[in-house]
Amino acid sequence: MLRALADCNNFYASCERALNPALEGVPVIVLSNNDGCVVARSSEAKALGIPMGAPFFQVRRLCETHGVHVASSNFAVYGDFSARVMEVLAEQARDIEVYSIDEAFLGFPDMPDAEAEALGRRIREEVRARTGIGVSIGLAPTLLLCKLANELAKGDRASGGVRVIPSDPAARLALTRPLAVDRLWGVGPGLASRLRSHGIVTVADLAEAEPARLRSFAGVVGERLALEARGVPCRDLVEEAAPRRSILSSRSFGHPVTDRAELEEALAYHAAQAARKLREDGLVASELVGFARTNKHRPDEPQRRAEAAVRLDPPTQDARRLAAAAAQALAGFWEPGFRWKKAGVFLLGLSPADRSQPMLPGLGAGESEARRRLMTAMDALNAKLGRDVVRLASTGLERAWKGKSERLTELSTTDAERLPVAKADGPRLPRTRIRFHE
DNA sequence: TCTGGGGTCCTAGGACCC
DNA sequence: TCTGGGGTCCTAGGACCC
Repeated sequence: MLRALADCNNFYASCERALNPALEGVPVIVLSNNDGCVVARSSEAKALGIPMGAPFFQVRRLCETHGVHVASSNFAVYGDFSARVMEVLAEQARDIEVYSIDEAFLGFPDMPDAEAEALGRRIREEVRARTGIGVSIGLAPTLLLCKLANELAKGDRASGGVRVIPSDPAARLALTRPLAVDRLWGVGPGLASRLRSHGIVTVADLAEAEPARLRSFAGVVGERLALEARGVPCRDLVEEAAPRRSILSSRSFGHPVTDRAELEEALAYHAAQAARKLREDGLVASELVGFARTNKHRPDEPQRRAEAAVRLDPPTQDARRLAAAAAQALAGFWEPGFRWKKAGVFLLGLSPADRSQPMLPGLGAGESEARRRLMTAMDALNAKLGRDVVRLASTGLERAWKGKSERLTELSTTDAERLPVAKADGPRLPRTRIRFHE
C-alpha cells in the first residue's frame, strides 16, 4: 500500500489570507490564545526571522517595522477551512485518517514512484483550486517516511510541494544518509541523544540498525522507528477515531488573579467547557482535577503549581456537578498570597454515557434524568442561539480574568465572496475527531 | 507590562493477589 | 545475613506531538 501525508502550509496564516486576499504577498502571523505567542507564520514572516513560538511582545517591533499583518487566532474559522480541505482530500484517496486540524494521512493502491509523484501533484492542485489553501504532500511506504517526505517537500522549493521517498531500498538509504535522525517524527531531543550515543546519527543509520538492538536501549518506540525507517509499517491509517481518554480546558488569565472568588469563577467556566466537550462526545467522567499555577516567567514572585482531584460518583456529564467539583478542588488547594496566572480543569476516567446510568431503581435515577434533560435543553438552545448564550451563573458575567484577543479578523457577512461555501453533495468523511491545536 | 492549549503513549515502580 | 515467584492493575511522570 502506498501512503501519503498531506499537510497544509502555514495553515492558520493561510486561512487568514484566504479570508482576506489583500494579504497576498504580505507577511502574516497568527497569535495563540491571549495574543501570547506566535503560532503560525507565512513564508514571508519566516523570512523576516520571526521564530515559531516567540512571545509576541518580543517581535512586536519587528512586525511594526516590516508591516507584518498580525491576527488573533480564530479556531472556529480554521476548523471550517480544515473541514473543506479534508473533504477534498477524502475524494482523492482510497483511505483517509484526519490526523490533526491541518494534516491527513492518505492511503492508495501501490504504484510506481513516478506515478505516485504525479498523483501527489494532482491532489495538491485540486486542494488549492477548491480551498485556496496550499498543501505539501509526502509519499512513502510507511507513515514515518511520509512525514519525512513531507518535511523534505516543504523545505525544497524545487520539489514543487511533493516528494516521494524511493521504494527501492538502496536509493532510500542514499537519500537518507545525510539526514540527521532527529528530523524524524517522534525523535525529540531526549531520544536523539540516546540514539547518537549508540552510534545512530542519521536516518540511514537507523534504517540499517537491527530492530532488536534498538529495543534494548530505546524500547518499543525505538524498535518501531527502526522498522518504519526501513519501510516496514508498524502503524497504519486509523479511520475511526479512538475514544478520547481525557479532556482538558485551561487558559492563561489576562491579568494575575489573586481573588479566590475570581479563581473559582474561572474554574467553573473551564468545568462547563469541559462538560460541553463531554456531552458532544457522549461521554461521562469519573474524576475531575482542578489546577492553577503562578507565572513561571516571574522568578521574583512566589511560585506554585497547585492541583486537587475530585471523584465523581456516579460519573457525570452535568455542568453543574462538574462546576461544584471544581469548586471543591479549589477548596483543596487554595492558598492566599499567590498571583495566579493560569487555571484549568482535567476530566479523566471517561466512559460512554449510556453505560453508566444508575441501575438501581429509585437511587438517584430521577435526579440523573432531570439533570440530563436540563443539559440537553441547554445544548439545544446554545446550538440555536450561539455557544455560551445559556450558561451557568457560577461561570461569571464579567469574566474579568479572561485573556485578550484584540486582533480578530472581522468576518463580513455582507461580502458574498468571503462566505464559506457549503457543499451538499460531498462525500461522507470518516468519523475522525479533528483536534484543534498547533 | 506582555511568554499557548490540548493531547497520546510508554515506562517504572508500588500495591495487591495467589 | 538470610527471607519465592509470578501475575495484574494503577499511578506518576517523562517524552513527544501538533
